[in-house]
Amino acid sequence: MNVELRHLRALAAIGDEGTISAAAAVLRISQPALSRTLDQLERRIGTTLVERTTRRLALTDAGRRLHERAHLILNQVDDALAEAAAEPQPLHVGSPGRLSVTTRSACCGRGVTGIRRRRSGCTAATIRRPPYDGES
Amino acid sequence: MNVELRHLRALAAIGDEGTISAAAAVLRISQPALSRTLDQLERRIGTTLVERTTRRLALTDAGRRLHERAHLILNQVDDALAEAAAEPQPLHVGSPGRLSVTTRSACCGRGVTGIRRRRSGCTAATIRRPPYDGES
DNA sequence: TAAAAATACTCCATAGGTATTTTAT
DNA sequence: ATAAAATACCTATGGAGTATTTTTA
Repeated sequence: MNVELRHLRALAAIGDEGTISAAAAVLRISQPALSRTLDQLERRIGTTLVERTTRRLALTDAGRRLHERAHLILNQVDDALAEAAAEPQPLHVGSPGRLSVTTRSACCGRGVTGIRRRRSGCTAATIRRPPYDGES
Repeated sequence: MNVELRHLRALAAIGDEGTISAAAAVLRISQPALSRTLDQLERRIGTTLVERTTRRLALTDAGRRLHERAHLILNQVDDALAEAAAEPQPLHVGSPGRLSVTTRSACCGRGVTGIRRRRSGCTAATIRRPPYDGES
């Protein structure tokens, strides 16, 4: 089966939060759901990413590597979507060639430039479309 | 809802192939399925990515931007997964500090620059199971 | 016209939920 | 004893399919 951003978001949150339960809360899904998503990911790539006993949880080497990469990727997805969502016809005010920065784009307040980390803001690629109604 | 790699894979393939039908074939899903995935993506980020009439299909500006980014991201996902899956304890042969390069990383040989056509390469992060026979 | 996209359904795989049990501190 | 992960089971969303209908070069 396929790895999805869902899986990367899971690992990112787990690595950040230190427990599956906490990560689940951040992701706003249940603990069992996240637990399953994690070992789905491990199953799919064929590697243990998280060494866990009920009391202690630690990323393996592979887990640490992927955790870091996952963050990078999720941020890039956020950026890419934000950039794509930036005003369709930019009007080209200001110096041409300069990426006319949109007021703000998509989630998390900040624009597209600031890529730095922030704890438990939106966990990347969450993109709430603005008003944009019609659609269940 | 959330954007997933599924959506990026869709846009990547469509941009590559030039028609939804062809892209669907590459992704081994039906044309309607891909058509839906595309406008799901557009709906979710709130931007038109592909200008389409039944006879001509062209990426919009936003579409072109995202298409390029999508390829980058998909390749990175492939790399990340490959790296994670690489032998757990790398033994550190060779110069330390050097990112022990895995045999090769993912698909498509060339980088992201060439957006031009290449029929049916692997469309990144697709992880096709090898033998791959029975299936309509 | 014909080739491609869009609709209209139907279905089932699976992501996610709740309840409970197991396990290490 | 208790907090956290795992397991079991269930539900429903939505991803994907087939069939059909637009649409435009």
